[in-house]
Amino acid sequence: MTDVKTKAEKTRNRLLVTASRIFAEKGFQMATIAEICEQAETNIASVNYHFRDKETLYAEAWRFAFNHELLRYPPDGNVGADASAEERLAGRIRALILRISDEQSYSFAIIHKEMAQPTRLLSAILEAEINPQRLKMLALLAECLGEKANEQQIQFCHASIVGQCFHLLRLKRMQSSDSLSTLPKPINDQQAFAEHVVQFSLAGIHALRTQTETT
Amino acid sequence: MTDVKTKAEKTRNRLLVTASRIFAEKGFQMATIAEICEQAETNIASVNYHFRDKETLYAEAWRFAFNHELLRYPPDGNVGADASAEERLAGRIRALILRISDEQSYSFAIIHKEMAQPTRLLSAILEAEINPQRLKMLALLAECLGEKANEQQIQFCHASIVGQCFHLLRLKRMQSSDSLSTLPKPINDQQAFAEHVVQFSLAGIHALRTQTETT
Amino acid sequence: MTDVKTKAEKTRNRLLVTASRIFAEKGFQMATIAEICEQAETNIASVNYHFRDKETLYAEAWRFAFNHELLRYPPDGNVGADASAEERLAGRIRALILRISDEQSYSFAIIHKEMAQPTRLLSAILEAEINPQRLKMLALLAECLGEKANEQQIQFCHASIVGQCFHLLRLKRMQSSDSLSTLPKPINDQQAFAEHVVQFSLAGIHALRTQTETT
Amino acid sequence: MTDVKTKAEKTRNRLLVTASRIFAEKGFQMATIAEICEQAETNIASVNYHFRDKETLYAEAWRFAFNHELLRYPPDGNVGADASAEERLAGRIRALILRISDEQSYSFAIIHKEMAQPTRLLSAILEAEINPQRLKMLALLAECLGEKANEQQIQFCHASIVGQCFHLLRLKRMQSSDSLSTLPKPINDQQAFAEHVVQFSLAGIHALRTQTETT
DNA sequence: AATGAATGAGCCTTCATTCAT
DNA sequence: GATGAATGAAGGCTCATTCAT
Repeated sequence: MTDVKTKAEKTRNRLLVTASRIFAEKGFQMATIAEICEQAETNIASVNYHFRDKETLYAEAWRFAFNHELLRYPPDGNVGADASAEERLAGRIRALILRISDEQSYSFAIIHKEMAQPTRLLSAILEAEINPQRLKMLALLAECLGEKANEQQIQFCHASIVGQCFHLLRLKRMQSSDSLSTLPKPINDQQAFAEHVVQFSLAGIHALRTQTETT
Repeated sequence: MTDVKTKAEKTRNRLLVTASRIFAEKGFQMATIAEICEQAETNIASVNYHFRDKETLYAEAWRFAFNHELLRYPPDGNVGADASAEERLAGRIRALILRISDEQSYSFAIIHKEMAQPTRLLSAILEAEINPQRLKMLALLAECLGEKANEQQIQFCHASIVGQCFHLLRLKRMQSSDSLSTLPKPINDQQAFAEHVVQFSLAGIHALRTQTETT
Repeated sequence: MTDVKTKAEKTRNRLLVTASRIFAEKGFQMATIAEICEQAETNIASVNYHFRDKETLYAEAWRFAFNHELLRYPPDGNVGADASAEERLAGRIRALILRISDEQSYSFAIIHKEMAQPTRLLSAILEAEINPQRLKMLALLAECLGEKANEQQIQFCHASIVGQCFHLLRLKRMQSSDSLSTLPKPINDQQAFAEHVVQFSLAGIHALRTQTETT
Repeated sequence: MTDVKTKAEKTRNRLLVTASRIFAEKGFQMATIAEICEQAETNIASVNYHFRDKETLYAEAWRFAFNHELLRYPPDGNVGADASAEERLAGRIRALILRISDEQSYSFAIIHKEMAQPTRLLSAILEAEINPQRLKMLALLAECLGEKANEQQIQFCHASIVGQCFHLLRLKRMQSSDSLSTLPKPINDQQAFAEHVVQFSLAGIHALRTQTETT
């Protein structure tokens, strides 16, 4: 019953799957409707028929990919609310890194491109979907940093953590292009990197908390 | 007297200045030579005459911007070789962040775009110019982490530091677009952020060193 | 009923017909796709849609013209295999001249231009289509020249015959341009010229055969 | 004294030499002023300075090459006026073929291209320079064919002879391009081909004369 | 409903020619 | 006189979108 789909719905779905992959690989500008339709095995007019235009397909494809990935990688890293703030923070960091490092996690590859070159097509969607997670992490950081921490410190720590996680996308991309001998070695062990970021960040947070409280 | 430039050099220079700015704003694909020439107050065919094609202009404009910025922000942050490893590392971090946060530092904006969407036009140049700095920072990190640190730890720490610095570009860009109320507050105090990254990172490094040496 | 063609095929056909004519008149370089599309009563992008690019259109247009002409002028001149070698050779010469002198025989006009200025676009096609006819004429010449004829004599005779035939293209073109009074008079009677070439060439072949056999 | 040339005259001469070669190789359209000036080791404005425009350079370069070649290959083939008509005709054929087959005989390569694709730039010049030679050959043919020959026969024989000679240009060009195995073998022995054309043509002429006189 | 065909705007590039020393 | 720089027109190609079944 759940799989009863009309031919049109199947086509629409193939377009979403293909589009999210190609947009992640090439970005909004470089991806062409022709290529997407070809790989989705439908005709070139399908995009306009099912999604009105390229921009709408872009937005829908991102949301499609994002929601699918959300099921595989719960943002809290399956750490219960009863765990300590640091453990819950670590859970979120691990979940974020694993999701980003997933080869088929197209939504973050698209976010990465958007942040380098916003198209104003995803800004609203991005905020609506991403901001809640950001607020949760800020709350955790506030807890970890202690009551004396000010707003700027929290923001800065958030930037430090997210910055480390997103850097993985850059490395992933650089090692996929013709990696010359002197390029940074690929990070193959995603788990190890996740633990590193957790340890590195918690140490930073501790240092800030100590400094703040003793001042 | 020092500014004695031929007419051709002036035109060529105007093109380089304008191109680096527009490429930084829009990326290689979206930037049109028509727009660049218009803002450089010359005609479209100038690009072909002075640089042969758009790609060559792109490469030259990046190098032009990069070298200019190198003068304003020495990579070592003006910290002498006699300073401690941590001080020299801190100097490099500060220099990197200040350079990145400079509104007119176009080379890093272009790098940011390249990393999100490589065009294969800068790969060789990027490596040639960026890799030396990377190697120096790796050496400093090896020193800070102690003899017992392994290669992976050094690479991970480097990723953590560079990731934090580059995140500034994302924030800079996001706040320049129509910032909705709930978006992360802009980081106005670049100096403060630089100090944060220094402190945060040194704490992470210390924690890793302690852990490594006591294991 | 036999002419049931889709709308697309009609457009494609109009492009082929128009292109072969214009390429014959102006050559590959001078012909513009704008002009071709205008005369074919379609828009410029049609060439890209139906043929990908100008070069492919060129190749396809030549083949289109060549095959059409092949139906009108069978290479053997409708001389049966039971006729004597000289009669079959004469048949081929007549067929070649009539085909060349046909005002709407665009394929040979294009060949003529290609031979004066090869574009490397038709080299493969030309050889594939033209060479078989050449081999057949060489075989006939070998027969006419007798067993004692050597390879060089056969090649030379072939050059003599083909050279005469192709000269018609030059004359045709020269008389179509503003023919000044002193220019060679146009050859209006194609039939007569065909008979002349037959007679002239057979006499040459006989002379060579006699000389060879009496030496 | 004769070699006293100003710098300007030398440049002008280099342009003529280079232009005739490049025009012969690439034709009027494909040859670019930039390439000619580069190989002539002068600046790109030279052509307009010395020759007003590309077309004038074309005409002058052809005349320059033609006159130079005229000295090396006298049209009568150094056969005196006291020789028989057939000997004088043979002399002209031999001279024509040797001149055409000279690798550095650019004027005929240009004529070849012009005949395939007239540019209306050389028509006047061509006629003025070529027509006299044509008239002389027609006179010789009239003599060889006898008094009973009509105008058409003379014209046809002229076409047969010239057609054979010019075919050499086609063969020369085809063997210079990537000659595939099945292409006609290059004619290396120019002398032998000249003798062939002489013999072949005289046989044709004799046959026509005999036929005419016995009819 | 769904698709192959058609379309027009925009871009990069080339190149002969002209300008201004 | 002679040259490097500049210019404008034109061509081929790409691509999202729309048309017409």
